[in-house]
Amino acid sequence: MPTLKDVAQKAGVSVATASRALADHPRISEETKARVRQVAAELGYTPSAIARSLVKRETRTLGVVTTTVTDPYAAELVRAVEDAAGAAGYHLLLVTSHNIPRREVAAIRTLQERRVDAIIVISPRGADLYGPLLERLDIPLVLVNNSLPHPRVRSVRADNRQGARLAVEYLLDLGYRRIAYVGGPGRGRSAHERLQGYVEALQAARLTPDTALLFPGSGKPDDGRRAVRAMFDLATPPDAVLCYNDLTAFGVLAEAWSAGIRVPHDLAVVGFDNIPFSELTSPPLTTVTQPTEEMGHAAVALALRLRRGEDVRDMVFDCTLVERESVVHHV
Amino acid sequence: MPTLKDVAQKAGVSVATASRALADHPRISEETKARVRQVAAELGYTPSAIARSLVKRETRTLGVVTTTVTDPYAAELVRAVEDAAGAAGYHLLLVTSHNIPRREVAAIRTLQERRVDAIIVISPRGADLYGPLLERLDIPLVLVNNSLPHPRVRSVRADNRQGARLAVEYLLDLGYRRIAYVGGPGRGRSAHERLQGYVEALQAARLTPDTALLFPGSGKPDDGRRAVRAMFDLATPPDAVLCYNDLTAFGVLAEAWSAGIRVPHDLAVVGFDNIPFSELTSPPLTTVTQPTEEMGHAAVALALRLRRGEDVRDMVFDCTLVERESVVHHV
DNA sequence: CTCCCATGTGCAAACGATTGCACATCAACC
DNA sequence: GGTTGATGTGCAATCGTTTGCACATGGGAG
Repeated sequence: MPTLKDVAQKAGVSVATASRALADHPRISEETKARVRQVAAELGYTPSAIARSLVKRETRTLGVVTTTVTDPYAAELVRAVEDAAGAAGYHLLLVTSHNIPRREVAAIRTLQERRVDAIIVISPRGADLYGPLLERLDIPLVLVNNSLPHPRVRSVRADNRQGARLAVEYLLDLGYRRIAYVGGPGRGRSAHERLQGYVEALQAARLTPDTALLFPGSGKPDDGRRAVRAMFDLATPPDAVLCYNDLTAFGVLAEAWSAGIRVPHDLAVVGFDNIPFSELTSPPLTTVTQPTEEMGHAAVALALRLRRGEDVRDMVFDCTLVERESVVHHV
Repeated sequence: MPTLKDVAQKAGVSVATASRALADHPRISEETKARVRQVAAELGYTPSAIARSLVKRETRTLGVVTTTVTDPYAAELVRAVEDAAGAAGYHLLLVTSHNIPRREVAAIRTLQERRVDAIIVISPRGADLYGPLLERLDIPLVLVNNSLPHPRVRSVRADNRQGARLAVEYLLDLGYRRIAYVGGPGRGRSAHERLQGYVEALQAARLTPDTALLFPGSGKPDDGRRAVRAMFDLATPPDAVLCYNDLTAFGVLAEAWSAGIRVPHDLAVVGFDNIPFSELTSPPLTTVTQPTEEMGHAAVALALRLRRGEDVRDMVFDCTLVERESVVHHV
């Protein structure tokens, strides 16, 4: 593979000049620039980003650690991050943690070795293990959907509590009274907050949350399936259910379908995240939307600013509700 | 950030010795190793993968270019690739092309600059533009779902024709006779092959394909929606439809649901790819499965072997059919 | 005719590792 | 007592760039 040295030699200039010529340095004559470029093209010269990174002390790479790209919500965030990063001339080094805290920490360590310019962690699960890591971390870290008090760590998140409250208030407004909730992964911060929002909304309406209507989950479709079976074993089943996320809601929909439970007539279903498929279910899913696009962009912006040494603050985004047909509109 | 030099100094040895100590070189005494490791830990030393790459001339990084991680099929492949790469000690530099041939080529060029050890392109759309690129490419290239005759290029793909034939034969066996087809993106190789399989299967059954039952598409849900509307404007609508992919099938399902067309009673639907959601639709989708897991692993294996200079051959994987409830089983 | 400044170019030192080779030490052997 | 071999360590080159500084040239101003 030809190096800058080869180009310089063939063009009859020094490496320094060749380097500057290709970088369009103002102090290099146009003739020289043209000649160097010409030779570079002839030789099929491809500059080595590795060597450049070494001297410039920047890789123009963002490290992204995510649970798995197979999760549509995470995928959506990764896409938004990639977009914003690309627009700023950065590329992505992607590592997946499979939701294992230990691997999450290992991922950050690896990214640090690779000298990425900043690290973005999507839906961190192992944030409580970051302690020893942070002492020696001189790379800016941005957490999406979690936060951590540390000078070099910033976060971007959706207001989960507000989102859940929004959904429950909506159901209450429509006249639903027995509203169940299928929860998310215990460790996750978002699971906690959504549950909190659910409880708050009920209490605000002077209803006491019924623990029999709280179903455990981990954010997977099967949780929804199990919950439906359990619900309809109850003496008085719920008339509506809020799900930790859309995936869970899909499970609810699937199980309801095979059990002959009609949605929304027998059971109204509300999801969370508004992933692309939620408008394709039968019936289309009413769900809480997070502004993933903006969150991804914000994460990159924070990361880049942090790296430039600018002082930035955490960001919180509001959720909105998208009404579709898994809830009866008219009371 | 501390360098090896700092470690060496503090441990009272040369950089060379420090390097070897950390690499567990046999000719370094145990005491020295212990001391160096100790100092490295105290200093919070993190080796620079950049510097190492420069001298070792390998980055232990695989470049992956994909259309978008938002597409569940692509995501599944990326996951499989990440898995296999991780197991071999490699990381992923991910670039998305958004299905734009020009960006695909640009992506490869970037990855080349970054000196990744091999490049894997998932569902290439711009392979016909690779010509000038390949002349100067000294990085092994593996194409997933496409192929290209070139000494340094190998491919991994599913047998799309066989898959489509399988689906159509299945429907024919069950007694379906008017089988429609909603196509995929024109440029894509897989779209062509699946259509071919569809036609072949019909001809093998002595049926002449009816062009009125061929609907155009691009692999998106909306194509399915449009196709359903068009189908039921026909004098005699089809009794079954094979879709280019599951996404398209979801569109079919969604539109059928809102138009009051019952699946599978009024219309049997078969998808392609078996993405995770296809078992969650109402009814669950009968679809053709590609062995994405193995394909991803194979892609990495080929890439790594190619890089080692070994001689390897293209790989083709058979598709299988997974029967669910979007088709009536009994005749 | 100097002096100065603008304009181009080159030298050489980084950046942070790895590694071939040489060298020093010491015990064992003939 | 010299030779040999094993054992540990260091020197210095190398990977492929970028960039501060010095230097050469030439034209215009004083």
